[in-house]
Amino acid sequence: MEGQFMQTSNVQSSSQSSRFADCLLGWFDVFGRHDLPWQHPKSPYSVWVSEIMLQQTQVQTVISYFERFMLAFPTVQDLAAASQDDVLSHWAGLGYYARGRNLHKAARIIISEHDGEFPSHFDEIVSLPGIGRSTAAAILSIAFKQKYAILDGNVKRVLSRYDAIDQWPGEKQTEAKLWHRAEVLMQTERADDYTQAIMDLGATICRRSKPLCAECPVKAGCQALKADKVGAYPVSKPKTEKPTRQVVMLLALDGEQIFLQKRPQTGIWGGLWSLPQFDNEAQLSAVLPQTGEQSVLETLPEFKHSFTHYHLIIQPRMVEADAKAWALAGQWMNLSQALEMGLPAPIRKLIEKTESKHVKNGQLCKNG
DNA sequence: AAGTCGGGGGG
DNA sequence: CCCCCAGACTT
Repeated sequence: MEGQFMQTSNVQSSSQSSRFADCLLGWFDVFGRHDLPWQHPKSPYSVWVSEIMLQQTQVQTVISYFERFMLAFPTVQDLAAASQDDVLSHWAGLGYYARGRNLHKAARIIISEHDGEFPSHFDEIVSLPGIGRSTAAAILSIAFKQKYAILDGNVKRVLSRYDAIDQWPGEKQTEAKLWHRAEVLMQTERADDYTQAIMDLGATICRRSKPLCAECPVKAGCQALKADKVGAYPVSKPKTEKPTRQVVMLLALDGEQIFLQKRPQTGIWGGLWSLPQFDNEAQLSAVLPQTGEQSVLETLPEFKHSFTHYHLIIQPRMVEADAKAWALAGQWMNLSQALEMGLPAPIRKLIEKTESKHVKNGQLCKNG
């Protein structure tokens, strides 16, 4: 009697699992894609070719390539007998041409080592060039109806949301967790339909953007939806921390004149006019006239400018200089003239600000 | 673990 | 512009 009302956690998780598969398959029968060209004869060969083409390439793009390819190479024998050039010409425009080369190579292996018959065991299939764990599982499930779980981009997204996995799928540990869940949830004898179904779900319902959660067959168990955080999954790749570099820049002023240097052609702001740049304060002092206190240094507030690949902290140093006794290579020019030179935006801003704050009637003053 | 292959689509 | 896509392979 008690058994009717109590379930062990094992039974419970197993029943959740089969519910996932059952809900998914029930939905697939009505709303899944059943008319794709590689679903006509689900032969190992046609499934293989389609799976390779579909690596990193969307269905809509693949369809026409697949049809032309199968007309040119209807069997694995035809593919093996063809030249690599002929095979690659049918791949032109699909990208990732190693896929085409590996497909051709594998066809010849199937002829020479498998009697021309597509192998039906995981180890044999996954050892063929161009076939990894997920693609081997797709072929085994769809073409041979064996219970092997796939883990492609669609499945990663579906499961990341379903379990609300708070780590980036690119991490090894996360991927292991996803593989485990992919296998546990695949509780069905309809291995071929399940594989197609979970990919269809990812492509049409559990899309990367604008997912249609209201129409999802497994929404009841979706942890991301329960927390109203579907958009937060899968967790996106951590942005690699950009390095930060510090430089000292020299604002040398003589009345209405400012000193600029042309930057090297390579590197940031290549070829633009800018302020003289130094790695640190010491290198700046080294080039300033040493004699006496005629050069007055003022430390202006530092600021940050970000590039795509690093942050640059700029520490401006202002100096009252004598253009006639100046040794650095570069050019003195009027402030108005300097602002016409196509300066880097942050440098232009700095100069404009300095001018308004520290230059009055052609005279340098410390506090504007 | 990170880089590479590659064209196309969408935000 | 960026990120992602029915990933696998090399370094």
